[in-house]
Amino acid sequence: MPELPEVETIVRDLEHRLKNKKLTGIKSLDKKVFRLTAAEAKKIIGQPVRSVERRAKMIIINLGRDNLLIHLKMTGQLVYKSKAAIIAGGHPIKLERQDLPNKFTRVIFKFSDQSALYFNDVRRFAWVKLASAAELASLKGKLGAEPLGSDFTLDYLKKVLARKRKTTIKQALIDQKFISGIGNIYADESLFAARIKPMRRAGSLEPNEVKKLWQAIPKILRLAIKHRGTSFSDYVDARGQAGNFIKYLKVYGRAGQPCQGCAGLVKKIKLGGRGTHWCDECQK
DNA sequence: GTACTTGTTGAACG
DNA sequence: TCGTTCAACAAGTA
Repeated sequence: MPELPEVETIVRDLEHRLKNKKLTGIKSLDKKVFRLTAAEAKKIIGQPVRSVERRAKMIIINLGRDNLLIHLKMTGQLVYKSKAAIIAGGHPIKLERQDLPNKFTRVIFKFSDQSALYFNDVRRFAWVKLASAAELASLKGKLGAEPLGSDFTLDYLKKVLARKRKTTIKQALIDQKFISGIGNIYADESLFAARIKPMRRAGSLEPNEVKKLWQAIPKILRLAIKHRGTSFSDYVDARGQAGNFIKYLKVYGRAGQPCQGCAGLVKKIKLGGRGTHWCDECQK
């Protein structure tokens, strides 16, 4: 499930490889996923990639006047293939499905150097849209602070928690309108790192706990980015890199297993319809 | 066959 | 109006 660190990893890889390459063709295989009209698709052919950026969990391919917006949702996956390398990010790929395109390929972008970007999605939740600079700005404005950005201050987090004081701290963290990019995995991991139980009310946190949480979030995200995210693929790039943060997860997906910080077991409940993991001993 | 998984949207509720 | 909860979407995996 791509969250901020996974999307950041993909963006960094793609920025490096797509920059200044001209988009020479688009093949849409699924109208639900590829949400551009024929005219829009035609309009962007021939435009060079200026940059690849991230906002929240969204990938933005800047083509100058227009921007391709890509959201991977839960099972989206981008695979870039050139003569020199094949790299992928997002949902993990089963080895037997490494043929491209495959039955889950929804869109294919082709570039001037014969390389191609395959957009795959098993469940078809993901999408590709086109946005002008103005539309993109408006979209960005609706999202909360970037947890790795300079606007994510201790004061900002305090204000968020004050506004959402009756909600559980876990649900407050994954609300994209307040903090953007944190999903289920990193919410659980950040709360473990800050030693706070996920079902606590946001308003019940002591000042020192808010501070610990504020420090834990970027720390966990940066560590995850360093290890190229949690749900990375079986593919490797030309340098043989295929890191995964899964080895470093303390609570997510470890229900019933021993806690790594004490003798207790990791517990799991549903909070807001989402699986929530924590250690009852380590977290207060 | 059934339960389970999740990011985002939008409807419903109080 | 506002905050909050919940169903829906989708389909592979256990």
